[in-house]
Amino acid sequence: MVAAAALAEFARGGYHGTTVADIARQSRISPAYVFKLFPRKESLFVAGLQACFDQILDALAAGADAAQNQRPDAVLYAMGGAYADLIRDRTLLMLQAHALSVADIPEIGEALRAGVARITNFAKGRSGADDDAVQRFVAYGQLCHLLVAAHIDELDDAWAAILSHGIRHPD
Amino acid sequence: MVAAAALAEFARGGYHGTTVADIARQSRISPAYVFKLFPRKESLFVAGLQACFDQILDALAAGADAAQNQRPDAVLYAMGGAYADLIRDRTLLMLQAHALSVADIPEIGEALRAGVARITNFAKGRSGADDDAVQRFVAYGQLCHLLVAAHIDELDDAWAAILSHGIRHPD
DNA sequence: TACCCTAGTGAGTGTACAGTCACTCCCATG
DNA sequence: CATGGGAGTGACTGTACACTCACTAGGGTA
Repeated sequence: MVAAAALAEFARGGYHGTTVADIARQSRISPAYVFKLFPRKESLFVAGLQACFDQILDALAAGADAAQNQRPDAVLYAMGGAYADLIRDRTLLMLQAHALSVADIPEIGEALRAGVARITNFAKGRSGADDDAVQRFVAYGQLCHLLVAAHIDELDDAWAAILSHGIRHPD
Repeated sequence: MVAAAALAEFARGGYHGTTVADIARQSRISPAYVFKLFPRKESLFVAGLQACFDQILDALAAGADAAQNQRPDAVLYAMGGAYADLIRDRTLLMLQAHALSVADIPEIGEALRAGVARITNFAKGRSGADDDAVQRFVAYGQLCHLLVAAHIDELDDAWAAILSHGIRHPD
């Protein structure tokens, strides 16, 4: 599926650093046919980003299921753990980082906001936590992006330990 | 100064979306001369990023000065306010977002980690706050990046209000 | 057979960009 | 005057990329 290839390739190279030909190659079709399926490069990126948020939502739901009937904070905590596991391989996380950096392309900004909205609404609705807890949930998710994208979680320095505390990293 | 131009231009277009010619134009010198001053495009980006962190550190210091002799959390809070004011114009913030997305380019990842280290160490040392408070400080800073870069802080929806609560946005 | 439709491609076009190089201009010093 | 060197550039090269277009192969249906 082309959207999956777009997800993987854009996650590696970013929007400007990935060519349509890269995605065509991974999808085993010609660049020309990619443009038959998606009118512009942006549409391709958006398709990848939507697939990314689909996977995230699935993981959050699975995490919440595992903490059924617990108190709101516990459900949120379980979701956080599921998310931390999910982004172990950096793909979904890097795509979000790239999306943020090209959020000024209208179509992409729109898709990014829609994804964040889905996550926020789901976290709030499914856990029943109060607004502050949901905000903190998202804030620490963003911290996680910084740590993993910049490989800070692999460092041993004191400052890195402060930032990474309580956040697992792939071993 | 070329580093200032690099900061401004890379903040607008990102690493791959900005040409050396753009920066040359804004610096009022020829592209050829840019390459006399900086051997590679990456070096230019790094110079801009360092200038960015210099400005941030200055702002944090000014914020901390304004809260002299107060308790650690108050100092940290004042720094947060100073930071929120500083990134009103999106430039410094967007450059960080772009840097994160190309952190896999070794020279850039290095510079980004160095900048985050400076901020973390300064926040910790100057406020005297405990590790958890410093981690939270950085996490909410990252949330701030998401909100501003994706224009979420300008939205009126309920989910956007949850995420933006307590974070001022330019009016 | 004649027709059409879906899935797909090869070969290109025009443009834009990182990086190079030989060169000029001008000023300071002996 | 000569000469050396810092500041700066015009013109170029090779490559890479988004996007287009005319085309084919093959299967289903009348």
